[in-house]
Amino acid sequence: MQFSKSTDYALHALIHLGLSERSHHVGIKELSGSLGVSESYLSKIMSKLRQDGIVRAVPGVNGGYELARPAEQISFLDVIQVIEGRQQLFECSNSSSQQHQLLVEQGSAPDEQRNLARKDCLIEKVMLGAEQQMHQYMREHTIQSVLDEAVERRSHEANKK
Amino acid sequence: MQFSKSTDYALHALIHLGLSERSHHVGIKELSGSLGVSESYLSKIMSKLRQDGIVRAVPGVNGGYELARPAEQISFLDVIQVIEGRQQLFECSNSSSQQHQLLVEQGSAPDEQRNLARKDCLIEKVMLGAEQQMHQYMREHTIQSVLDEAVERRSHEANKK
DNA sequence: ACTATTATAGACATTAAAGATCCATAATAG
DNA sequence: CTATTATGGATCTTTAATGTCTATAATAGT
Ligand code: SF4
Ligand code: SF4
Repeated sequence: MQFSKSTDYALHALIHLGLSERSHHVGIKELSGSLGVSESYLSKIMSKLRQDGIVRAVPGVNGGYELARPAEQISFLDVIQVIEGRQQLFECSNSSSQQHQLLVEQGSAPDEQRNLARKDCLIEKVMLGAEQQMHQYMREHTIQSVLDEAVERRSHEANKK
Repeated sequence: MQFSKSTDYALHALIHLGLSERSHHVGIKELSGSLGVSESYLSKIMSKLRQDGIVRAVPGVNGGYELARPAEQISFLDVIQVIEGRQQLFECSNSSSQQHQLLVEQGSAPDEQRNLARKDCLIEKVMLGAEQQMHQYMREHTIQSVLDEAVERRSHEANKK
């Protein structure tokens, strides 16, 4: 299991946009050149980002892309979810196995609520919990926070001299 | 991005083993029947788990699988890493792009150490941090902890009556 | 030593997803 | 009106996951 290259591209592209002035449009040519990816492929990714309201796009002369909102409001989680989708990392298939009986419907309790199914599965609970941890961290880190860190590091370097 | 079905199978199989008495061997037939997966495929997965020291296997009559160590010493992270591999979730490709220059070698500092490369990348830092969060959570949850929780829940159900 | 049983490993086939390209179309600035 | 730029659909390639089959090796029980 790995993040797709598209996620890689998307993040780099957004950082590039974050460096450009607001309301200045960056064309696909510049982006693709900067990242070393084909225009064709990258434009698909940018298109996705637009559909999800991460960037704005304007066609025509001097057109291109810009961030749709301030970089501090674009979290890593936002980006990952656009590209990788929003399904859970863990989704079981065999919800009819004996295991299932054991871990979900637990010892029988058929009277009241049936059809709890997946909601109460102990395996899913762990896997989902783990995913949430990762999400939380990604929610706290934005395009801007990376940019800031870069600046900070740069001045740190300068001090050394 | 999703966990593979193999991870699903592995977890279920280990829970099955965790329920069986220690030093009692569970054959692939029983496992595959219980999970609703083909013997062929499941045996591949079990084989991997054996190679990584999660389970023990003995061939021959009355042979089969058993946990290689106590269930409380088998964490979800252990299992996931056996099946999904140990590469990082995020591994960038284009480490030659302009972006790279900016985020890693930061403003130039060519004198002393070159070749720091990926180690100091701010994007990787975020992505790796997020992954670590997930790992930590998975490290804290074991096959046994799920089994315990199941028992606990069962007694809880009983109390209700 | 023999036999039935069970796991193992390699080869192979199938399916699904990611990665990538091409082209016809639509929108926009000038 | 035109050159420019993004968009969406179709399509191809590559890669990884999934799944099956078979021959081999190891073991317990006789
Ligand atoms: S809901 Fe839980 S127990 Fe049931 S099949 Fe899915 S993972 Fe297994
Ligand atoms: S090391 Fe960082 S900046 Fe360089 S290519 Fe990888 S992700 Fe991008």
